[in-house]
Amino acid sequence: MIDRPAAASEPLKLILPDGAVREVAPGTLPRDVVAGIGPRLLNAAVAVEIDGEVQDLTTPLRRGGKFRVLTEKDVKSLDVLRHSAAHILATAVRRLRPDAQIGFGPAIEDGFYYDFGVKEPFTPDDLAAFEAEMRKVVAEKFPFVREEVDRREAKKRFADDPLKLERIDDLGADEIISTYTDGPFIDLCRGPHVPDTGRVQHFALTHAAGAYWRGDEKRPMLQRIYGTAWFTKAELDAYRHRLEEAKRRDHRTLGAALDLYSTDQRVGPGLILWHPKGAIVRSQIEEYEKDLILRHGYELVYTPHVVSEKLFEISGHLQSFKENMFGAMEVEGAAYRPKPMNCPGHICIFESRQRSYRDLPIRYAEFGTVYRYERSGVLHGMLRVRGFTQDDAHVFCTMEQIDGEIARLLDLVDEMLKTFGYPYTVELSTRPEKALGEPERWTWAQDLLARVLEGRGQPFTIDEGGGAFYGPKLDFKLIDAIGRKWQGPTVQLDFNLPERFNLEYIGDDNARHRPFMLHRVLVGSMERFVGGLVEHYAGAFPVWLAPEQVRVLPISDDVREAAAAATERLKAAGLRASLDDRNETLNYRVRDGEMMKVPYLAVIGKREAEQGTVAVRARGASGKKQDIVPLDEFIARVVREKESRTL
RNA sequence: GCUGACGUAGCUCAAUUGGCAGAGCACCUGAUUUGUAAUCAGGCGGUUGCGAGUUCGAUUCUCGCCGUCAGCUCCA
Repeated sequence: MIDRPAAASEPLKLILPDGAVREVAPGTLPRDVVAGIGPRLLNAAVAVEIDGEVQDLTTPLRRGGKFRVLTEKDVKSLDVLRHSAAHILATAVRRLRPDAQIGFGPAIEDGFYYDFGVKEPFTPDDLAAFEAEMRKVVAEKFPFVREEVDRREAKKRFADDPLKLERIDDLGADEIISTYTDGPFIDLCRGPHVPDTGRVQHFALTHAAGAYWRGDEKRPMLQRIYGTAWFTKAELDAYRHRLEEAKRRDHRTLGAALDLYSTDQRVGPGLILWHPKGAIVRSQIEEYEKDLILRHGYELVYTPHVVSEKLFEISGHLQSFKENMFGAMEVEGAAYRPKPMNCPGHICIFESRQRSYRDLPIRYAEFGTVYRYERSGVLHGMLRVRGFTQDDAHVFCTMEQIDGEIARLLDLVDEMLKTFGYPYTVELSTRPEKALGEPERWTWAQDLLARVLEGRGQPFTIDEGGGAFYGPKLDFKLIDAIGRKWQGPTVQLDFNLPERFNLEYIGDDNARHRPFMLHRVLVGSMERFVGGLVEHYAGAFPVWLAPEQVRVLPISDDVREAAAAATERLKAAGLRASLDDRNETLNYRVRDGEMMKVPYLAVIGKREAEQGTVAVRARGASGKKQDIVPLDEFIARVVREKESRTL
């Protein structure tokens, strides 16, 4: 919402970044202000910012405040550029397909899209044609012209665009309705835009896909065209390079190449087969985590995979999670289901005897395999599957213990994420619209979480309304080696399940009290986490996780025995070592070892066999001089690296 | 689930307008005994995802199903 000026005659105060103040009449164009600062700045300007709000150079100034000129160097300018690129796309599509209905066309991360209502979906040829037409629109340098209109006029202008008419009806009475025109194309749009279409030079259309109108699957499906746009060719090239890098790291490709895991049509979609090498990675993580959580005061439990449906009636899953659950199977007249979550089982263990305040906090942990029905279209490699193992834990505690438990968790998470080399950010998700429990309790819990975070100097952002219906939560977002964000650990406060199960403990006052419950996962799903790790490390696991840590390569048959003995020595030291004595050249076997991303290749020739040494080639050390070291020393070095979990 | 694209040897990909299904790598055998990213030769390998249909003839065209991919919606 844009403030309308209270009194049109009062001058507006613009405070420039250097502290200088300019007074201008309301209605002055930012372009003129920028020109007044410097003509070269006007050339470089993309838009301006007033008190953090971006507007274009040709929108009359309505208010004063901190005034800043956005150039191509500002991150915020990219959104403006991409939004304009979306309009240019629509301009091109409308020229070639006048009957295409126009939907929304916003800027998104790395690019933009525009939704069109068309009878026939677009083909790759269409995209090429649209992109060529866009280049013409750019060459024509149409200015983006903003107009503010009243509702009647807006409806008149978009009389033939039902999607836009619907949007106009949704606009509040006090909202300004504006249109933007570039050459032949007019769009209902809030802006801002770059000055003219000629500013959008470096772009590409990437792909098309169906998208429901307004994200609602009950409404018609539109055709969405995605594109990317940048201010310089170098940035566009860098973006393409990033895509290639992501492709190179794809966990599905690497998983097959490194023989880690697979799926099989006969097993079913979204169900993972862990091969021996993948199982090593997974079990290393599990063993590490087991030690970690035992040190942090957890106790391990196991609960069944298939349980009576009645349990999920009590927990409420059958009511609120049913569409994500596998169907029931009948056993002796009773219905059973694969568990979609581990919490009800852990609660049953808590309830198995009467609990005293002296027992609390109780922390139950399980690597619990759960099954959830996911719609076929959402399945994705290891990252979105139908069966997965959570490193799940539930903490039962008193109200007074919560902040201590949260602090303990933050330590745990920090230690774990450092081990894997992930930087992370923290997000606090608050009360959603439909939530259980009194609002005061939510506020209390949210404040508590915020206080603990602040007390530790941990920066966090707030996701308003992003909490689960049963309680607020903390989400940790991992940042991987190429800057992408992944869902990491989560901690959720639960006001609901203790009520539903009527959980109690006896307090020091000899009265019954309801415990609080925390749900938390660290890696979340082993499947997703390992898939993510593969991409993070590009398949090159650190020694402690590597399925094969050392591969011994005898140069020729006469040192085969020495190499075999060295391999045994490595194994005896607890290392995962293998001997590659295949009848192939050394070059061939070195290449194979590199491609399998083995951390160390230990080459043994005549000299090494005689001296009891190995020629060590560290992964990726192509062209570098090899270290000739005594076998004992090499073993000690790799063991040290393994035990310290060096990255 | 919805929209679109795709599905050929273990993997990556070929196969004029419908006309005998092919290559590289991997695997096996032999030769070679190798000093840091592919030694040479030979061989094995296929109901072209599955099932119908059109046709003298289908990897190719049509329909259905299954799976994968890009998104939408949803999510660990």
